[in-house]
Amino acid sequence: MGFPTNPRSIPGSTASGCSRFWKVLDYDLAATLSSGQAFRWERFGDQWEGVIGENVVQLRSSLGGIEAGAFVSQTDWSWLEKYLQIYVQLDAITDCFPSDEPMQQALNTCKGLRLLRQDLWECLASFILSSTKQIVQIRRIVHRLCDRFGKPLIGGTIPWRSFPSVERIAALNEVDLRACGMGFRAPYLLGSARMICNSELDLNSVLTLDLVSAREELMKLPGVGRKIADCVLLFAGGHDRAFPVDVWILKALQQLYFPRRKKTDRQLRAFSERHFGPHGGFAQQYLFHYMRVHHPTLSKLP
DNA sequence: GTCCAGGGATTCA
DNA sequence: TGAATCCATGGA
Repeated sequence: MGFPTNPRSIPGSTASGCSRFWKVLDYDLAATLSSGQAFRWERFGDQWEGVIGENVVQLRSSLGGIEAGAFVSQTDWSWLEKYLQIYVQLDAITDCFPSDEPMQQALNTCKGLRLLRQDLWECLASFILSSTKQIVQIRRIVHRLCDRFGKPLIGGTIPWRSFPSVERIAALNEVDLRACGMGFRAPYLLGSARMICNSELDLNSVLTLDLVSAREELMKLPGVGRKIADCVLLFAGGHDRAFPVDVWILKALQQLYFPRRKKTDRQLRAFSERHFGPHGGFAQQYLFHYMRVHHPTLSKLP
């Protein structure tokens, strides 16, 4: 298999620890890693490099599957299998999508798009930083945050650092955080980190709650409203029904489903809850990615 | 220089 | 309940 020694790998950057191959037929790595659900993946040629926990990971799509390389020897790859959700039967999920024209169009043009299962704190913190920011800007802020306050990691094409722990962030001050360029989001991130560290909210127990209770709990954190809570529950909590409604999705729903009749945001939210079914979050990600990639200008219309 | 970005909190009617 | 406004920052 030879991912670590493959000549197509970037010279001097190949994972020297170990590698692994999974046979997966319908997994679009590029779409999944670049679709705005995670913010730290970098593309180098035909491979992707990023950090999961404290492991620097290289990923590549190869014939009929995914190759992974790590710089630290691994005996158990379950952490990566979980992150990538490799064993999820994608067709069983997309078969549940509504059969309407816009949904099928999004499905057909984004085949293999998956949902990741991210670390809860990293996902929460990243999306607190996401409000009224373009994805490229969110990536930059997260990068600076890790660069300044994360722990240095072994391996990689660039000097990777871990995502700073909730304790590390809670121990900082607003000036430290604003220096990362996050502006008015700094007190939100700091306040949320401190609430969690002070046990005013048990982040891990949120994962044991049903969707409505978990959402309600997360929204107690400063800077976390319905949209960010739903992103966290979808991308880190495994709540497939969570349907984050942002400006892109509002425009997508209005233009794709109700092109002739103006709907209020409230009406569109209600529609999203009843129309997309038990895996609505998956459907949402398909619509989001479809709009971003295939209709980047359409989304800017009033 | 202007507009806008994977929003949330606050205010006011 | 809902509309308006403010919040920093930087890319397009």
